[in-house]
Amino acid sequence: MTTFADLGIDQDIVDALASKGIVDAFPIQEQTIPLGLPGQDIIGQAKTGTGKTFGFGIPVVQRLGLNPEHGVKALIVVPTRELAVQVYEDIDLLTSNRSTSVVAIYGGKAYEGQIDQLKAGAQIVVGTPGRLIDLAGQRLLDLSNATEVVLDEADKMLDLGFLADIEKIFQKVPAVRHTQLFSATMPGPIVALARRFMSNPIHIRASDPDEGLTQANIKHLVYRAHSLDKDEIIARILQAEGRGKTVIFTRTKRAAQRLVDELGDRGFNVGGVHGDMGQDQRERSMAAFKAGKRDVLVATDVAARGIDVDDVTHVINHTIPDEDKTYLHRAGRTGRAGKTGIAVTFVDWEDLHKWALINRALEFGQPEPVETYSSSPHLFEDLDIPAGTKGRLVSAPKTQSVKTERAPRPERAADAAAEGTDEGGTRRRRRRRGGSNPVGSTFAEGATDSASGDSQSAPSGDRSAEGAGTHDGAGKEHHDGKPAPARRRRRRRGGSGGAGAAPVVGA
DNA sequence: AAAAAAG
Repeated sequence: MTTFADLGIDQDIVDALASKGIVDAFPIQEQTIPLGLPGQDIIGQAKTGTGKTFGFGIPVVQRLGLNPEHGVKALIVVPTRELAVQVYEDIDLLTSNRSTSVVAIYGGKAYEGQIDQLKAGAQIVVGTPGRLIDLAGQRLLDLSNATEVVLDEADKMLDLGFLADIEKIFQKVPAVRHTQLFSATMPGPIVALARRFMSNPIHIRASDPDEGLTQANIKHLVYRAHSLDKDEIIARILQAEGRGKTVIFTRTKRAAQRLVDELGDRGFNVGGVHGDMGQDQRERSMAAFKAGKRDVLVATDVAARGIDVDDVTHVINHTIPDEDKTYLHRAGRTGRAGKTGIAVTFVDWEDLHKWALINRALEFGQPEPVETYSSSPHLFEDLDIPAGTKGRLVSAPKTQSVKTERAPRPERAADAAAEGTDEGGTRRRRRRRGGSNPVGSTFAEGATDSASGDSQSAPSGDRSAEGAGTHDGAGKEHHDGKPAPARRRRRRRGGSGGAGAAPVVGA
């Protein structure tokens, strides 16, 4: 396997990566880095969780040189604030052995710190469009020397919601520059549009086009569900054997908050991320999830793209997304860096056409979602939900049993104490009954850590551990603090049942 | 139509 050292990368960067155990290069990195280093414009496309960030980040850092002059030389634009934080951390790692400094510029935060870092001469800016334009308009951010430009999640950045901002930003950077666009999804029309901002770009696809876009190591399970049942079913899934971290996606901010409260009431170690939360809360919640202090994250599509968390074993689509691209990005929060994952999707009756669309676009070839549990014990087989509770609509797991199973209690108690709030269910319960949801105030995250603490989970890391395509399935311990399941039953029984009953697609 | 992104 190709290592980073083989790719013409400066030794200090190779060392920085090695310090996190990152040695082997993924295919997208192998293909784009040698082109990016000499300044070739690139449209880089590779599946979720296969290392795109370093694919563009390493050339950016290296091309600035060991001791770049003060002032912004590189701009990386991303669609969400949390992704800005994450990419900032990745780039910061790459620069750890050189004088280059990086700053994250995004909304919801005080201006002061960001402006200070710009004034101190930061050379690489990672940011979201709104705040970037804001600061540029105030002459606090000078992009006129930013000869390195990257759009991460490029198809999203060129979407209608962002395109006007992106055009503004491109007007502020030099006409002669090195431009890189990366995403797992790059529809033809977007590629055509993208060329307007690039010169003679080469389109790199890191995988066989015939292979489709979905990750082979993600198993897709699709069920028709009645909305009233979903809380129960999700509660059951959260008790599946071998479950590590789990991300649950909802369609709306309100639905996300409701589910955070509901699952919290049921005793799960859950946090949320959505746009109605305060930015500090969002970041604490993400950090707690990344660090393993929480093992369930309920999110809107703000977390659908790019977010890289180790050991996410399950993604649950509480509501099926409208677009195939969104489905693919959501599911891609699991099965990263060669690991396996499960994506469970609930399809409401009126949303069956959406599943048909996604099914077709992603070439799943799945006939029809199976009805959940009234008729389908398959749900429980496929998800390894412990025997004895199978097929029965059980009430919520009691707080006690879940707590002993999951995160060590002392830690939680300590967190709550440190925060000086009553983290317990009382506030949530009251609020839920009351119907109104003053969101943002319901979480009590670990008080100690901030977003950029040591919660950094070796971005795209782990790759050294396993060869491409190997499945770590039953052999691996996914949990922090959770006792290894004594009984590990067959993962998969007799394939997938009978005609049409198989909710399985993919690997 | 929702979510995201400036405040």
